Amino acid sequence: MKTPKEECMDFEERRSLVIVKEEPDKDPDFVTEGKGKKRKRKADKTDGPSSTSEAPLDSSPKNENYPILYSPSSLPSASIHAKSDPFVSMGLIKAFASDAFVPKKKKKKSAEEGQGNSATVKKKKNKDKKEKVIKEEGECSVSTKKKKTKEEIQAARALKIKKKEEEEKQRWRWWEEEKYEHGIKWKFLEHKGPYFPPDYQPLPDDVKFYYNGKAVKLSLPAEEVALFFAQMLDHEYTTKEVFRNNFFRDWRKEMTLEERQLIMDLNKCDFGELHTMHKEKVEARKNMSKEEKLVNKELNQKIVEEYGFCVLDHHRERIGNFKIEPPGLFRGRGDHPKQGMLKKKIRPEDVIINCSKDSRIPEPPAGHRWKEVRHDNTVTWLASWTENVQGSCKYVMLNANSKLKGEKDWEKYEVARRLRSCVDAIRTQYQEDLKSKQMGTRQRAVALYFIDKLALRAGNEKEEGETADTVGCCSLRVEHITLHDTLDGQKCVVEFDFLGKDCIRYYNKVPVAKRVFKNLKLFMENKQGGDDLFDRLNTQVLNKHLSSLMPGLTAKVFRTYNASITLQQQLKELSNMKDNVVEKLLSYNRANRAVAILCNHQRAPPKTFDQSMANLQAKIDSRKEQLDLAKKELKQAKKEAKGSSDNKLLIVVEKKKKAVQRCEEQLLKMEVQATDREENKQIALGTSKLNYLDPRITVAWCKNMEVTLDKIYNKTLRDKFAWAVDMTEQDFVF
DNA sequence: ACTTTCACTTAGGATATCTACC
DNA sequence: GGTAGATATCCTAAGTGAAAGT
Repeated sequence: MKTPKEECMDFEERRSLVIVKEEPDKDPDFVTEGKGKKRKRKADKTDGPSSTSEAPLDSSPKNENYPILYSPSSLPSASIHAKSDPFVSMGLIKAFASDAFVPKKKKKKSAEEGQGNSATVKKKKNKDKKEKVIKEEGECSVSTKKKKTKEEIQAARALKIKKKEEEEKQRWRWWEEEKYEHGIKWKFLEHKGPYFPPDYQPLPDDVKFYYNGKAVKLSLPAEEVALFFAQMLDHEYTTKEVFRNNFFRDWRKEMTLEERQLIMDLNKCDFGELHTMHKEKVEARKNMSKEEKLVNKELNQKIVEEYGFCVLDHHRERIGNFKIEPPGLFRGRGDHPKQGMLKKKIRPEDVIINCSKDSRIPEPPAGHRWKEVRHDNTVTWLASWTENVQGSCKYVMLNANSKLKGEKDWEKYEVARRLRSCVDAIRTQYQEDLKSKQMGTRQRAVALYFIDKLALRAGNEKEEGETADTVGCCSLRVEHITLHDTLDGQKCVVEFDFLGKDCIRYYNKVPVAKRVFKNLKLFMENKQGGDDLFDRLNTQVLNKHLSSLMPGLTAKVFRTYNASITLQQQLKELSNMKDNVVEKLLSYNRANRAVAILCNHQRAPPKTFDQSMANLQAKIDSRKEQLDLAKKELKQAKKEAKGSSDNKLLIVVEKKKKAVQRCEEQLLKMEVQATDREENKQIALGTSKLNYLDPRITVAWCKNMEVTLDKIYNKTLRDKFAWAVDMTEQDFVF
């Protein structure tokens, strides 16, 4: 196998060896008008550079690696939304994500095995599983419960195993079945329709709203909306001008004529009593007795039981979001122009039901009817409605552990794996395209370079004024990047600073290939900050090109591919069979973290972070003292036992030895935990685990490292990835 | 060719629940 | 048994990308 460095050289060589072919002088891109006009505020488009020849560009730096990773020690440490607080600069570490692994061709059991013998295979598998379960149980019960009697432990264990078995039996092993013809999602679908939230309960008489100091009894609709606002008073939202204005405008629409004439100024409104009432309610909920909580839980269970499942092709499947979204105030992220607007109550008359013709059609709530009942088996949703704030459609769909979602997920990773086999050629091509005479092609090449190297999102156009101002790759504007010929000793550095999805800030300084750098300069010539960086490119153009390179290839596949290949590569690099479980898990988390950073998955640092970190440190310190003490005691005991053959003394020595060992283990565990937590302060690992990392990599790693899967995947994740858990062998390679 | 619509994935924060510890 | 902190689940907003409409 090649070393990473050799890999890198290969890539460089491949690129420099490519013969530069001059394109014919025709350039259709220069003739046609630029891209669509959704973004209106853009200044007049400057024409791209003329097709006069460019000085040849030097070859790029030798350490051109894909994708870029950060070392754990140089994590960003500033607030994630705020623009004012720049991140500390991030150090780069080398990573080689291209061809470090050679895939072994492995046939899918499911497809090849006939129905007949798959039964025997299944049996064997179940037996294997049973043994594994017993092993796991044995391991964890030793460390946790000690007080219970042996019988109790046994009984609990047996029950758990039985439950697992039961579940396993119930599981629909859809991945062993034949797929439907293209476009058909199901043949039979039956459900009870969505669950509607309870109606609004009017305020008690002693809770009053005041306007200008005077108590005002509001009409029911106005009161309900007032309460939405009152409930949020502790939230920052309610101080924002846009939020307040939007709320007030929509609230007034719900008022009666008299109310509207009276209530003219939000600042004169006093929601204090409503707010207090709400807080008391929350408090009361928290302080409910165990019994009350149990009753509540059972009530919820009942709702889930009734509305939370559907029948899809003979199998009972969990629905993901069977509850209609309750009315409230719209909470957009970041500077959303529509924040605070009233999200209206959804009535059955707004809801479209989708199910089988020959199923029991869901009953609308008494006195109501559905907007429509249709029977479309080319889609996966069970119900839908149009939401009033953005005018977009909302869907009721299945849970992630369902066949419909699972199959799609599996497919997603298979597409990403296919990219693996042609990514080299694609990279070679876009490196070549950087020199193209056509402006559009060059822009496409640079965008692709960013998408591949930095895992940027595609960046569809958005309608201006409808959403917060966020961008992705294709929608980057000149103001979002700064070019540095040299920065901190590095050449051709691009400084990115923009708000991406969910208004999460992307801030990064990246050395790029010289050709890329030169092109960027060119793209920015004669443009204002607000102009599109890629004025001849959009996601449709880009994806059309990508799909011509490989069927199914789109911009987002690169994110999946680079995330998964990075995990695999980092796991290989970081984990060590000789480590103990705790250390292995730290390695996994670090690999996971490298991906999260690559994909810019951030989170707000937990509010209690500093405190809990200090607490942990205190615990570590006290444990250290304990260890010292234990060591001293051991020494003493040894001294006493020396020369003596008194059994008692020897036993004491053994005991003390054990104590020291235990102390050391606990200390290590805590120290590892502290490291892990510190590195994770504002990184969210969950998103990549859930959406970007091929679960088979993790399953195989667990098998190789002899780590039980539940250390990494919780129950939900194990269910979601049941297909991968079932089919993945130790030697799986992404 | 451009715009709009539709269906579906991806995302972070809020809330509920669990667990380890006193 | 009460509590803080960790973890899981819920919630729904905000993306992607293909197809349909014009």
